[in-house]
Amino acid sequence: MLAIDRLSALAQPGRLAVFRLLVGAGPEGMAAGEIAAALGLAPNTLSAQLAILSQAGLIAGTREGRMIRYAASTESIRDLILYLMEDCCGGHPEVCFPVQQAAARAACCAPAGAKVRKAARN
Amino acid sequence: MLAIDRLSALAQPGRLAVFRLLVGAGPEGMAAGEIAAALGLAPNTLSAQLAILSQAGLIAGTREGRMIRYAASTESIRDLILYLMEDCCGGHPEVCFPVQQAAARAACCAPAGAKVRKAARN
DNA sequence: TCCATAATTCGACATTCTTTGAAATATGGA
DNA sequence: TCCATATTTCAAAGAATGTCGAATTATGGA
Repeated sequence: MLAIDRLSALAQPGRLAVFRLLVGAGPEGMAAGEIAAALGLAPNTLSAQLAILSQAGLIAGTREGRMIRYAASTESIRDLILYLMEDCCGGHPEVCFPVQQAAARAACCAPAGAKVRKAARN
Repeated sequence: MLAIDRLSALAQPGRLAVFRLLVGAGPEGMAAGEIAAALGLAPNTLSAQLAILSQAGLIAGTREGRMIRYAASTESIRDLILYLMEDCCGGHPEVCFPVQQAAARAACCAPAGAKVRKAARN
């Protein structure tokens, strides 16, 4: 099951750290070596974890010269969140309402470059 | 880490099924025996899984006579979703926007009994 | 008190996961 | 071609996880 694969891929400290690092790195992503250096992981250990995250669809890697650059898939995490909300929490306003508010907050929906000037009309 | 505990608690088919069943059962929850019967699990196997879900704070059990009734914690799943959105996806509108929309949809925020007549003002 | 029901705890076993060292593959440059 | 860099693959060891039978605790009723 896809949800199980994604949940278990994230349910490990090292992989969760990798994923969060990549989300923070944005669409450009990071090379495997950079990730390893940033998190203090052995290259082969990291490689195994990158493979698991990739297979779960949470990240994707593309070769660039002699390095492979990995980037987080925003679609996959969005789908996972939607799964948790719809399939697991359908019909429970006390779950959805705070989530909706958080999603609407600037902290979440207005990245550094975005225009937040007037409470973002669109 | 709490997020890791919750993710790994849900990252197992049996436990995910238990959790979804309990979410569907609502605040009244279900007795351990009912859950075992509904999912076809051995009572001792289920007990181990209930313990893991409980320790992660995803469910809570209260004794009623000779049975123990378990109910899902809507707060815990809400917090997990918020964690995935804020800590993992901060500043990515393409993640938050669809989530916000889903949260706003009646399918999610208007349970059977709720009044959906006029787009629920409060 | 004695028994039946509901659920948990314990111990063992098989399976899966994680990490690590060593070797292999892929790429770019001299 | 030869070498250095970047990353992966392989095989093995150790840790963690999931399941099952048997025994145990807790509760209510005869």
